[in-house]
Amino acid sequence: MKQVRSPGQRAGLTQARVLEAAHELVADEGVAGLTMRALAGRLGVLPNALYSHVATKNALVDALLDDLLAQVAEPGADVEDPIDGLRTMMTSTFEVLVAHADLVGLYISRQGARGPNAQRLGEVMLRLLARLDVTGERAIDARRVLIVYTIGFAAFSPRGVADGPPLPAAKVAEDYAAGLDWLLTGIATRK
Amino acid sequence: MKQVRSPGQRAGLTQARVLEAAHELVADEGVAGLTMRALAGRLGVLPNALYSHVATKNALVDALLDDLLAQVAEPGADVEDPIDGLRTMMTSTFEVLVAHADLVGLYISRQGARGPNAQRLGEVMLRLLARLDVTGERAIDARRVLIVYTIGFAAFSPRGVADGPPLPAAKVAEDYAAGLDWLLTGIATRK
DNA sequence: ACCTGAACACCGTTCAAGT
DNA sequence: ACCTGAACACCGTTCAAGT
Repeated sequence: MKQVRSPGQRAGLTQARVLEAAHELVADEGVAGLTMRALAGRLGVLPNALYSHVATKNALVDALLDDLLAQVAEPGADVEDPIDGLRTMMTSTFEVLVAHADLVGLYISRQGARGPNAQRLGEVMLRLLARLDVTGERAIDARRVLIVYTIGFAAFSPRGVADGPPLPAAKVAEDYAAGLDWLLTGIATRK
Repeated sequence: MKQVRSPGQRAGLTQARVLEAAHELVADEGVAGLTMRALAGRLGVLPNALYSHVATKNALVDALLDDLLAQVAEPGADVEDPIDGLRTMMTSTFEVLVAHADLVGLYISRQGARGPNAQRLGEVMLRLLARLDVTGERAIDARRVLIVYTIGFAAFSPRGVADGPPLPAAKVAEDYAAGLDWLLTGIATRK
């Protein structure tokens, strides 16, 4: 890959530009198209130049996933019903993730790390759970159930888990909502 | 990779032997160690020889996953409480999958296909759901929720989704059981 | 500090040829 | 039909060197 810049001129890469190009690459070519070499090509740079800005490809995937979570709608602190707050938040998370389901699958397969956005959302969840009198270890457990359920559904959404033709997106969202209600009811009533 | 067989002597590979060696390889080296080349080496054969017995590596992973599901304990047809039957079955599925969590992650990341064992278990689930008067499309939906929940939890189990040190396995199983109860209660009461 | 040049140590898969 | 030999078209990552 020859570069078109005149010699000595810097590419001027930055971590933000690398992440931005990576998002575009995944959008254009799918997660299978996300290779360090393709990403470098898109940035007009040799593959190894990326390692001045990201530690590894895995770290890059973690960062991409956490970036997505910045789009999740948080309920306002003044929401009346904490169950509604949790439902809103988890549904928003599901919608954001389901739009990038292949990336989520890659993330799961690596037992992805948790970034700053994930951490922030996790704290909002704990506050809402506390208002349901679910605290301490029980709150941690309930949160884990909600997160695993949401991420799992998003990862599976493109083809579903049953036989037959691909599922319509609306159907998947409906099923997700039904299961979410069951979980929230169970959590709230400490069954 | 030189072969030790005398020339002209066949390796005598079969699909079953390839799958068996693949299971051993994953057990010994983890899912990252599952490469066509390593698998061939273990069988005393060149990498491309495998393609006489498996179509692609993805097909091999699908077959490995479905093999695992052969170990799932089905409730007897005479089980009194269908909820107990579902709980037993899903918990057994969870336990089998959690013992091979990395393989499950790989499966999810590829939107894995469904094999014969998965299909058989799915039919047992529908029969149990029917005894709860959950039939038709509602049954398909409930089943999908249960399966996604179970597989998702198994895939995430090694490190968990919250911060801090790795979770003890007993803790994960406990959380899984709690969420499963919420889901089953919700399904049975058609909330 | 940031990037190039070159290489290392791998991958999955295909194809022609032998038996 | 099953396997070898050889290759194709890739990967992620490292290291030394230039600026």
